[in-house]
Amino acid sequence: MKRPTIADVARRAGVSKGAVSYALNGQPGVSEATRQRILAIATEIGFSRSSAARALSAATAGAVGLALCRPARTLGVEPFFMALISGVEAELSARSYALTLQVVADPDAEIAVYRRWWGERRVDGVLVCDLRTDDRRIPALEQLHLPAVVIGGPGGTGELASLWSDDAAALTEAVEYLVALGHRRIARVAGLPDLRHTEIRTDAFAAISERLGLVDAVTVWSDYTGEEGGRATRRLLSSATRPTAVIYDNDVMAIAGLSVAQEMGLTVPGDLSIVAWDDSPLCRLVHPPLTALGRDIAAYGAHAARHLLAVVDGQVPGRVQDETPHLTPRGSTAPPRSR
Amino acid sequence: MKRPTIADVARRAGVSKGAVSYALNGQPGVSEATRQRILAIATEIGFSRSSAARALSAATAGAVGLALCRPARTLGVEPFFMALISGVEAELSARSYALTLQVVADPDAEIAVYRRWWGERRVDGVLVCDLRTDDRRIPALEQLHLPAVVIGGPGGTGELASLWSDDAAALTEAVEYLVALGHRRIARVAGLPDLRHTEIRTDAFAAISERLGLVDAVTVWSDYTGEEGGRATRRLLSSATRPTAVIYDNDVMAIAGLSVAQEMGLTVPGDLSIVAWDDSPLCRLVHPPLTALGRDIAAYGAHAARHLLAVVDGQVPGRVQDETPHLTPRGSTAPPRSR
DNA sequence: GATGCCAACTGAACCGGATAAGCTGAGCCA
DNA sequence: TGGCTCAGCTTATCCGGTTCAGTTGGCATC
Repeated sequence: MKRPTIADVARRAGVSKGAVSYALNGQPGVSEATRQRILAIATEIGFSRSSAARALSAATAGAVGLALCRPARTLGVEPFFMALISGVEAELSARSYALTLQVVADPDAEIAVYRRWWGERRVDGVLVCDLRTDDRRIPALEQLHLPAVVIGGPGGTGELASLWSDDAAALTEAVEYLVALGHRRIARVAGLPDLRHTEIRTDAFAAISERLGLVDAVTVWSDYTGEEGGRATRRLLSSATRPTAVIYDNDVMAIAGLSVAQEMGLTVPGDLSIVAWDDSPLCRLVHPPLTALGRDIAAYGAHAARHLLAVVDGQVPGRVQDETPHLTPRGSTAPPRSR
Repeated sequence: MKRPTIADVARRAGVSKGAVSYALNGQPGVSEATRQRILAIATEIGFSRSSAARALSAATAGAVGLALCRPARTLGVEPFFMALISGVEAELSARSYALTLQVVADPDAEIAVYRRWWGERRVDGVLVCDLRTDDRRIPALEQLHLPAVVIGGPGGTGELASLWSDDAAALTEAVEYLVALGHRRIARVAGLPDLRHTEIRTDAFAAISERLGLVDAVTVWSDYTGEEGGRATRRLLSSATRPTAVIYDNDVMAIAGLSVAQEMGLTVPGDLSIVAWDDSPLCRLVHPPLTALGRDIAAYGAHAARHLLAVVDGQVPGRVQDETPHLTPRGSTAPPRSR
């Protein structure tokens, strides 16, 4: 079961290896008739170019890397990453790039992976998720000169190319919507505090609360897990100044929050309105379906992949803005019941 | 920013490329003192071997492939794949293998991907998910002689190595548990009917129902999405012989079913008991938390990866059985309320 | 009919490792 | 002292592509 090489194609076609290479790459140097003949033979004997040999001489790996750094228990549950990956994938496979995935324990391990990937020439570039405040990965990547696109920001991405969405605007929209419904006591259950986008949302929440004079606006910290989200909700709903609306930083915590509210005998949206971040099918799964701040995550991933391939091609890196998440009102939000 | 090659290490160490190669690979041919010196220099200048060059001469890619073939809308939501991937990943990275991922539209596209991967020598082997009845991928893989481990079965895996779990036993356990609680009218909301494990569960459900004389046992078909799962539940609960317990083929459909039941004014578990397949954090997110048939999916993935690497190493492929899913009773199951 | 030119190809070097085969000098023994 | 062995290295070749510098032949041009 010997896999055919370019030499086999050349022999069958009665030409040199070089000619076959030109034909396959659409380069000038062979006549159209010869090109067609070579392509036909290549197809016939089931030839594909060895990615290794190609990588070796063309100095390109034909792959991009994605390292996921979240504790395994949150990784699985959130639909976010799977959606992102399928978007990235769609764009990459259309351009015949492979996606190399690695799950890492912490940012240092992630940096080590980048260093190894780059040293091994295993990837042509990487996508960086979960931007943190003062992210050690940024200077490390800059130092390596490894082409990269940071998914996150704005801010904190150094000289690297990045793709960001305006979470601040989205959060502001959600708060304004709740206030328009009549809510004054709005709480927020935030994700991991050292993530950059958590910080951005926190700042935006503080700003809009102050602007609208929401004195009871409060942010509590969580970690994206349903468990912690539920706990945070229980704490909020037990306080003296119980909020009438809660905004959650992801869908999983929002669903956990919904359960806790129902368990405590509160009706949603009568006693409590809920807004989830990261609209996903999960939000439509529960009853009432959750009002959510969402966007097309697969498209976001595809956009990031496209941007990365441009950077890999040596184009000027830039900070590109993606679609701003928008609010989809569903059954979990309503005017607060007057008490 | 030239990345160092083996020649750079050789020059610095004052030896030949060959000596460096022997030293790096732990092969005899250099003295221990020289080996240490070479390794120190390699570390110092941040050298790692080009995976491409290695692949080219060693005829090994150092990567395994995983093609995911599910409509994008179900892929993202189920925690199953993310958990599987992180398990696979953990095992692979411990052995310095990379994971190459591709999302495909249908089995034929998947076969094409396998063919390309193998032709390009991009992977040393593949993991095959979602085994179907009369799966076209099996003969295709056999014909390619591409090392593979099928995650699924038993049965229908041809001569390929496989890893399976005893879903029939697990389903039987769940039904027996419900019957022990006093249920007689048990329904099942199944996943995609052409998946092999759906078939296995359906057969097992029919067998145990007959053995226990459950005349109203019924299976309805769905597609793993919350939407369809909800629809199926609505249909079941509206029928004249309304079931008192429903077993769902995945967690997402079970959660959707729970919402539908609550929306229809039924209490869970009072009026309806619910059992989910694929225990995941989602099951503990909702209220009441769902009784579930689960197993350690990450461990399953790790096991599959280990098995695949053995196959890649030329060991005799085999059919290996993984842990049988076990029932974790939670709040969603109880004796049926007598009516 | 010599000249030039260009399209269409060939041959060989090269990418960065792995590895088989060859070489060298030290140590040992008769 | 010559011959043998063997550890410890070097040298050369190979893997399968890409690419650059030639080479060839056909045709237009003067």
